[in-house]
Amino acid sequence: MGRGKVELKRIENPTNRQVTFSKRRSGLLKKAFELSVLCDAEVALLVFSPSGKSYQFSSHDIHRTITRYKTEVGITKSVDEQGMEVWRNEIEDLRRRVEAMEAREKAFCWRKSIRAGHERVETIRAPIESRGGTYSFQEETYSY
Amino acid sequence: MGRGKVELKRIENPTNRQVTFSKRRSGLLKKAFELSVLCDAEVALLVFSPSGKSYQFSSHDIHRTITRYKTEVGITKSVDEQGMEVWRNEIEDLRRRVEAMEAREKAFCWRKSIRAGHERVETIRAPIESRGGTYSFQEETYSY
DNA sequence: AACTATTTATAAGA
DNA sequence: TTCTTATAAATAGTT
Repeated sequence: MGRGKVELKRIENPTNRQVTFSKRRSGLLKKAFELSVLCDAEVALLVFSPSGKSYQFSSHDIHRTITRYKTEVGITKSVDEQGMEVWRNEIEDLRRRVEAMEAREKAFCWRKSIRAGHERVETIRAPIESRGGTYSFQEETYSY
Repeated sequence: MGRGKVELKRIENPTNRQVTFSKRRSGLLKKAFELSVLCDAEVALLVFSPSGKSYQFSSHDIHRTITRYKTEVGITKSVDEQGMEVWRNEIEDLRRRVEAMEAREKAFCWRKSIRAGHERVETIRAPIESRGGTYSFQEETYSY
């Protein structure tokens, strides 16, 4: 559209390239906007110039649109998703540790706080189905 | 561009809207492509139709472009990022609690497996700086 | 940054 | 839906 037909290849002249970038960028943003309005579509557009400046349009919250894209389209894992996986693993690890501790506690806990080594150990709960017993430690005896 | 000028508002006729969406979507994708080639720009375009179908163009790896956008532009935190932060805090909290519990256990554990209630509890490790003691339960005595 | 000749996109119709 | 075509819109090269 213009006085000459353009070949689809990088414009070598830096001035022309810059001018064309400016014109076409605004045209593209305008058309993205029009599409979203006329057709009730969700559109997100990100543009970076070769010099690094960024321009964007989004009809909705851009992060939401990106998330939607990642959810519905993203097969390849993004950096974000990889990060999520690291977290997921961390959660699973914590879960395992907690479960192991709970199992230990369930099997053996007592009513009174005791001093063990240099640390105060708090009572968690009475043993389940306890049939009673005694426990002595550092001159003190505990029953359960 | 066509036989009539169009108003910039949602096309109410569903058929017309669908047809226009189809035409303008492909036009937009084409122009995004042309911009990237002619001007050596990095472009990412996400489009969702009202019916939920998604279309996209990206001149580079789309996740990279999104990440670049988030890094260079994203100042405001999205709902996602806020949610992530809540998670991170929760994980850190859990980690602290687990570590505290493990520290308590470390101060008091014993050498031999015991049977408590109906469950076998495994020995974890010998207590550090144990000064010794005895523990009796169900006719058995354990030392630590 | 404007202008304008042309190309391109597309609205409405077939 | 796809093709056609008149017209609107975008824009390449110019000033």
